Amino acid sequence: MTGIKDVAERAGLSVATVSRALSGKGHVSPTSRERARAAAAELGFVLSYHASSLASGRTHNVGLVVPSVHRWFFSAVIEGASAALLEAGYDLTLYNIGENPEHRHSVFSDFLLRKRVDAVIAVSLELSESEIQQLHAMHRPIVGIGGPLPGASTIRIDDAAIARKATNHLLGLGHSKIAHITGNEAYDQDFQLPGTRRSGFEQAMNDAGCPVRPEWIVSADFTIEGAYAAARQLLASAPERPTAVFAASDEMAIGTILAARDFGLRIPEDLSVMGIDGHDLGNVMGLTTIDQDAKGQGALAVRTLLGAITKDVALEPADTEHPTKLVVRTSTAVPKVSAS
Amino acid sequence: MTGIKDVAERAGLSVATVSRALSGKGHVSPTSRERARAAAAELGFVLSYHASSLASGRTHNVGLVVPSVHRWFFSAVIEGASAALLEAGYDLTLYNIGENPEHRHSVFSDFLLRKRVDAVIAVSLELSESEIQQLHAMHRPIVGIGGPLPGASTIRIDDAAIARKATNHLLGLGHSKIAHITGNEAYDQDFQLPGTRRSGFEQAMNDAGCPVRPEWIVSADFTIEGAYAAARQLLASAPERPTAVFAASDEMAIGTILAARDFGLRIPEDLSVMGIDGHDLGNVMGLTTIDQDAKGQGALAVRTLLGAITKDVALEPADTEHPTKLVVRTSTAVPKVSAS
DNA sequence: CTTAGGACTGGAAGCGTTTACAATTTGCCG
DNA sequence: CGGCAAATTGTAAACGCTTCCAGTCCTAAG
Repeated sequence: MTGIKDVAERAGLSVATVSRALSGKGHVSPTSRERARAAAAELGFVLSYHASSLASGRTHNVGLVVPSVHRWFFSAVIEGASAALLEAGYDLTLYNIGENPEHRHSVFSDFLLRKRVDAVIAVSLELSESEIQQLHAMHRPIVGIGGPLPGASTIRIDDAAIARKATNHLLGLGHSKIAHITGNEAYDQDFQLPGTRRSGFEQAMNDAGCPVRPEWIVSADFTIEGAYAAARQLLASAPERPTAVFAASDEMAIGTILAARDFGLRIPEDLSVMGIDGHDLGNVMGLTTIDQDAKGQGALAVRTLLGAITKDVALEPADTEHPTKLVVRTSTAVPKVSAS
Repeated sequence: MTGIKDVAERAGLSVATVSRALSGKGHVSPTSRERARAAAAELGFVLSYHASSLASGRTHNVGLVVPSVHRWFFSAVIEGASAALLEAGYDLTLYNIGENPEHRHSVFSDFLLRKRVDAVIAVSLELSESEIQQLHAMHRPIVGIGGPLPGASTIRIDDAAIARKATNHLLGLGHSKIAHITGNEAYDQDFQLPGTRRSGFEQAMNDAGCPVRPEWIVSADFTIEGAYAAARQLLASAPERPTAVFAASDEMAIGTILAARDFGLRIPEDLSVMGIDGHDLGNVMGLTTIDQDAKGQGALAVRTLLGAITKDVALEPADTEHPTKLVVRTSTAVPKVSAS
């Protein structure tokens, strides 16, 4: 294995100079820099970040903790973060919590403590006190995406406002009989997110003087499958059917559309459906939604973190609100029968 | 930061003994082992794998290279691998190639060379000669999932046989007018996979004496959206409509179902559809498919790799065929009109 | 009662970088 | 032309572990 020593020898420089040349830190004459680079290239040499990290403390590696890798939002964040990190020459260590509590525990009590990462991005995790402590015990910058994370910077969307906006879109079309598909307590590793969106919905309904019917609020696990089942129940059992459904996520909206089709309901003639996210399938399904640019959130988290790392300043806990955009497609329309 | 030294001091042992105790290698008396463990626990000490790796060469980290993080198959592999690695105390570094050629290049020419990983899993990548060389230049065990990878071990399914099996399922139901949605050359970072599945399809058709109509073979990019568009075209333009569609992946099958619905076609009465994968949405969509246990493939790759790593033996290039299973749901049925 | 052979342990030499620190050179000012 | 600061370079000491080597002790065979 060629090391920096070989490069130094070949370039006729000291190891120290080569190190400086390659890392771009400190003063190096252009000549030396070029010679070092050339020698490295000829030898196919690449710095070992393991060794670098021992000596410098910088690992060139960011940890990304996600509850799952299947749900659209998480994949999108991973994609955004991954690209931004690649760009910056940083590695991405993925900690997929999953549903196994032991795995979850070991991530926080072992994996993250190994001084292996320069920073951590935690996505949509409802963390316990001790988990938060363990995070902070790393003494590394942390960014939370998708909800509050005590003591850390966060990137988030204004869930309440968005839910209101979505609900108002439906109300504006003339709907008053609106159902809501919210998150599922049991399954939820998420923040208060489902609750917040739900209150936004209720508030908008109240503001419009529309009654919120408890039987029209059903919960699911944020997956297409889960919402499909929930929506079937909603559409089957209700003595009266809503004319519109606002789902707390696009995946749940899609599940709802699938369920509606099973009942022979046409979208949007018989039922308007909308979600929140900006899911890739939105186009195909003609789904009206509020796009939250998850990829962008991942990239922004990386930029924030990298900024703090390279400047070597502690990251000031700050809340950044990410912009969202109402995207109207064909799944929402004026209700056919406007009777109440 | 507490180091192994502090633990040694606290346990009244030498650094060497603590190291042996914590890593489980070499001879340590039960008493010492216990004392070391206790001291480490009290101090909340966790070994730094960076340092370990410098000294021992083992990084406790596996690289996973994927073309994308959105397609179902890749997420599933990531999930399987991630869980297996977590279990074993290994970190997972994710290299998401994406569609940016520069990113792709830097993954192979920089990232993987940093002596950062003990092993690599490459998923469904059609690698160039030089990329393969760079992989091997790492001198680390490699497992390829989803297709051949010269010089490395692979885990794969028998694509040709599966395609035949799928086609035969449709033929067996009485279909003869079968269309096929295959992969898209341009978009394809995959192995010959689409081609292989397509030949399997054609072979089964030929064996059954059914003509393969070129206009009934359309290609898409393996996504729901892509297949949706392709299927719309297929179903709209053909002078005569097929009675069944065999898609090369579940996502493409789902796209086909969505397109069919747009045309008012009932599944399976008017059109039978099947795919390959075992996608989570299979249930909701009632999709007949051939389940290929992607998660299991990810986990198996990890086990294979970890076996080689811990035994410190070179990984013998071997092809492991992963089992698959025909899952019949409601998207396939006897054709309504059995005329030819 | 010897003695060979394990089991256990600690000392110390790295592993491949970074980074003070110190030394040398260079550039620019008055 | 003297002098000071900045630029450039090299030497060597870490960084936090693992592991080779030797030494000590204990056990069981001869």
